[in-house]
Amino acid sequence: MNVKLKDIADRTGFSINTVSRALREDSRISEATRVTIRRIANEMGYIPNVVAGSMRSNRSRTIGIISADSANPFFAEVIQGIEEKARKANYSILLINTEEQAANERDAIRLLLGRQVDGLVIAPVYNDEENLALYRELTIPYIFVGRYVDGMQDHSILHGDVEGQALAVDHLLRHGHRKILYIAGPKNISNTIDRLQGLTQAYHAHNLEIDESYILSSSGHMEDGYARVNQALNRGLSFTAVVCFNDLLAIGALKSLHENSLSVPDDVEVFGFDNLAMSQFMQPRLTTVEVPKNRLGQKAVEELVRHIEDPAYPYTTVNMKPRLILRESTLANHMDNNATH
Amino acid sequence: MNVKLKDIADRTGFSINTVSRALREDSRISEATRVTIRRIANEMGYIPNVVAGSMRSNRSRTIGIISADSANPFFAEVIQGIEEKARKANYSILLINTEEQAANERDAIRLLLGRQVDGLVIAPVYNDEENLALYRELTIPYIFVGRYVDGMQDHSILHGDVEGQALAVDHLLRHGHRKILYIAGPKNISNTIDRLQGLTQAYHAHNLEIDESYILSSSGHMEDGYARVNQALNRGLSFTAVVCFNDLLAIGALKSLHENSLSVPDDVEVFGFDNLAMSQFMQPRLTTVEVPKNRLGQKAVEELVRHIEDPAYPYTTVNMKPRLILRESTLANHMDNNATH
DNA sequence: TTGAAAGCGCTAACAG
DNA sequence: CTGTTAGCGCTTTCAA
Repeated sequence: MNVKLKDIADRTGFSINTVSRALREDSRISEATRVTIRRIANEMGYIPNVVAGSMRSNRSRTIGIISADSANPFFAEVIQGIEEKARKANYSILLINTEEQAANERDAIRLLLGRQVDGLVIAPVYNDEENLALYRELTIPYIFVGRYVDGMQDHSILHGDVEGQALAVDHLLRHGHRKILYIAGPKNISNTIDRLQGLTQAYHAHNLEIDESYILSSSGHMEDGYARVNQALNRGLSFTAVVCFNDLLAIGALKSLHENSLSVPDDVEVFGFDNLAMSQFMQPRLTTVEVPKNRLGQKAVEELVRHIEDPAYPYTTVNMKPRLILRESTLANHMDNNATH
Repeated sequence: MNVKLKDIADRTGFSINTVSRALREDSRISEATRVTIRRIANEMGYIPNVVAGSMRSNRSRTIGIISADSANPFFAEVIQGIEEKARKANYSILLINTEEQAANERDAIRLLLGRQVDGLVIAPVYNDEENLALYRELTIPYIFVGRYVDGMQDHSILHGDVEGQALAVDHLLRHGHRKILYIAGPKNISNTIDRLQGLTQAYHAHNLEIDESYILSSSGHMEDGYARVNQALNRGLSFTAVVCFNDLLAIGALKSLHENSLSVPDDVEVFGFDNLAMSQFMQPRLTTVEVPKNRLGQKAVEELVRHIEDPAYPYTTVNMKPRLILRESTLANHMDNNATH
């Protein structure tokens, strides 16, 4: 068996209690005692049983992370930020993927509650009634990261989906594009809804109506981007630009365009969203909208920890600013000058 | 406060113990009792306190995952497999990144031990003396995933690094290449060592000696692949193929070659390793060595759980078979016929 | 500054 | 089939 407080107590002659306090840097323990106890504990290779401690103290120093798909490069980077920040704040993270299924999200929440997490960071589905009810009843803090749930925006860390998508589309409209193919994201997530709204907003700002046949749905993976563009071309749809819900789709789109001998950006311009690490290594380098993924994760933990430590701390929507990253998949001969690599 | 066994006991009139057993599907509880108790528990929204339970039973049903970098697409896929399998086996996972630092690995192990994990899945550094000692003293099961630690190969799930790299290099040597640039991976991980050995093995099989100036070191990221190839070209090194430790490097290499107006595969052939999801979307599609990343993670959990459930279950090295995935970044005009998309 | 006692919520061991 | 008692390892409360 592992070393316990009792073993150290026996060895040093102090009570279990004193040992516990000395090891926790509790005040009102003499310097000498503290030093002895710590030395002996070290010698004996003591590793505190966090589980036992948290049982008594009612704080597990554990955060539950409910992600849609941790292998998706977007979430992978968000989770990296979460892990890093949590580790530094002395929290551990329990990770669960939901594959965007509302039912899995519920299961995950219950599982994590059973494991006594101190708080939750969640990439939620948008509008599931049952989940909404579950959230409202939650007695521990929770933060939605990069998304929101209809009716509880104030629990979210967001990055300007509407504005970001509007900026991108506006950019293309200003450069004369009128046949823009838009590949949307998965249903039930706020990002898809908001980015579609950004699209609409940009069109309206130019007094243009959207042709619905230019809006395609997808589940947001590379394969979809590839397939949707192929299908559009096969259908004989003519377009001069493809705007994608995310970079993964855009990468698939690039592939399809290349295979169909369409040159990017000369024949067709391509816009992504998210600015994944791989995007600037595409051929051509992908123009996109920056989303501070790692920072998003860090911020989520930061906020969550504040709520954990101060239950009175009020919830507010945290908004981050989107920013265009103009690269080679769009044309550069224009007035804009926020080009970046 | 949340609903506890006691609350259900009070409400149903049974003892806490009976409630506990009914809820755990323990035999020797009458069907009627079980049904009543479950119904009431449900009604009351009972969520078992797993922490309290594991404290008593000495099993936390938690697995610690020590990864180098969960945002790296390779690990992201491995972790996905781990998470999926663990969830299905009724285990939760605690995730920690080490950034390939031996000291962080130690900290992670101790942290997870303190959290009473039932076992560990680790992507370890290769040969740190202190860590090796720590592993030897571990009293819980542990599995190294995709790597091994010098002296304890039998704890590993591997995927044939030596053979895989030998296959790749052999493929090129057989097609007449004699000036092959090799971009190696990070030091201290078994994969780098093994793949270098595979390289050597292939050369020797062809009675050729390796020119050390054609072997470059790197930390295995896209940026390195890009930079190393740039540097090689600037140094005036002449080569007809680039073999990379992994796909990320190869993706960076492709970028550099393109920018230097070298055509792939006509001027230079490029070989990756890992077969990341994104690799087949590269321009040109990347030839690589298949590594079953998700499966690797699943298998690691499978093995670990067997060890947890049966401490006598012996450790053996699990080997998976590597396989070439020939795509467009290498030439196809040859006798091989295991081409795949 | 230290110690003794109680108890977190659950499961195990023993009893009936 | 069900109940009683003890105790997991720690922190908290109360007392000295």
